[in-house]
Amino acid sequence: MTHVDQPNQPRMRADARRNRERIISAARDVFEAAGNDAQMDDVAAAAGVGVGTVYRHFPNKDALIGELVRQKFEHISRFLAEAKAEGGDPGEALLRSLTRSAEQMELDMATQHVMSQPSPAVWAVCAGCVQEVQDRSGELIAGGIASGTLRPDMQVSDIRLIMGGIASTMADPSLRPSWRRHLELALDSLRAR
Amino acid sequence: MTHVDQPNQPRMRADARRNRERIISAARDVFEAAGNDAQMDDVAAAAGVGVGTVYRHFPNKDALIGELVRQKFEHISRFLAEAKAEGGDPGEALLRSLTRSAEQMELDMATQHVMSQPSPAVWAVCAGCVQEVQDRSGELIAGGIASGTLRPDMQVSDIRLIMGGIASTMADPSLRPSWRRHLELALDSLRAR
DNA sequence: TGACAAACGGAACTCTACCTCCATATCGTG
DNA sequence: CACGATATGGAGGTAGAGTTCCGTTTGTCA
Repeated sequence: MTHVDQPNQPRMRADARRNRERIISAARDVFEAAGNDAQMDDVAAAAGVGVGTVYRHFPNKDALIGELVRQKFEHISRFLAEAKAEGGDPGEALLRSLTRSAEQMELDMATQHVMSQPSPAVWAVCAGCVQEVQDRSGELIAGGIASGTLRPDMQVSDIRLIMGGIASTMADPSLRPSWRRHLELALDSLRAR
Repeated sequence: MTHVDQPNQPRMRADARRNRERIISAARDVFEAAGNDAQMDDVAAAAGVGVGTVYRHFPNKDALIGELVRQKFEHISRFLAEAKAEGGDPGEALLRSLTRSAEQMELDMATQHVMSQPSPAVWAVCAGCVQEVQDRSGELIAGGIASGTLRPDMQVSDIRLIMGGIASTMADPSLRPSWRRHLELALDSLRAR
């Protein structure tokens, strides 16, 4: 019943694949502008397809939102991997990747809006990616504590608190311009004293 | 047209005043349980009144939410005043009042849910209280910087960032138990190094 | 190119939640 | 106590948003 283009699964028709991408891209635009209560009809219109087509690719609104969130976690996971590959102190690498994740958030506000009130159905779509992010950051944290860059009591779960906070700042139009300041404060709180 | 019990305004009937309090109290319960999409009918039921009565006291949903938010800012403002009155270092007083505000948030999660997606109409109800909070905290910040307790570049606007972050942690059921940890991190980021 | 399956479009259905309306009940005062 | 003003209750109007359905179009493969 899933419409995702998986290996060892009948390949989607060319137009279907094209439309799927258009819908995801349109969803980003529309959710960015209207937040969580953007409408499926608007997504369809922005993608230049009918509503029926949107529902052919995503069984319901949560599934569409879930796909956006999933791609976001893929990004974060990649930033962690890149920062680590660049070498240097693991703690600094972690803080660098958090900065990049925040910069990515700014470009993809759609997902932030959507994540500020996530439904269980949304999380279900991307449990795997979340786990990967946690594993990768755990490794960097351990290294950063050992080298004295990060506060000795730092935990993996701190990241979610911090980044959730940044997200909430970005989600509020009046606070959004201050997000770098918020990040500065947050990163300072993770550094060893 | 307002139904608030103001001085120099015809006094509300006794039953009306009683119901108004019941409605506000019920709204807190219902919004706490169901978040932003709690329904007016549920509020009415919880208050033991008809929907019509709710609408007699608050012209629409935003007005009801606005009243909750307004009362929340009154609390915060009082915490600031109390912390200051207790004396000691102004910076410590500020951090103490932030802790109390967070503790108050936990008791009144309704407002947090509601503030995570505030509509302009809601903010309009309580512009005055916000200003008062800003003035009072500005004073404590200046003192705390002077005494070397707070980071030298701290600004009034930092508080909104920090507390918004804590609120977003509390609003997410899976993160909520960690709110004290988040507060600890946040307060550390405000202290001078 | 012809035929079949896959994909599409969008009108219409349905469900939900805010809000209105007005007949009835209650309060407060002379 | 009686009477006018105020307040109440809750059924139903209304509007908006998610989803379905099916006749039509388009891609793919032999």
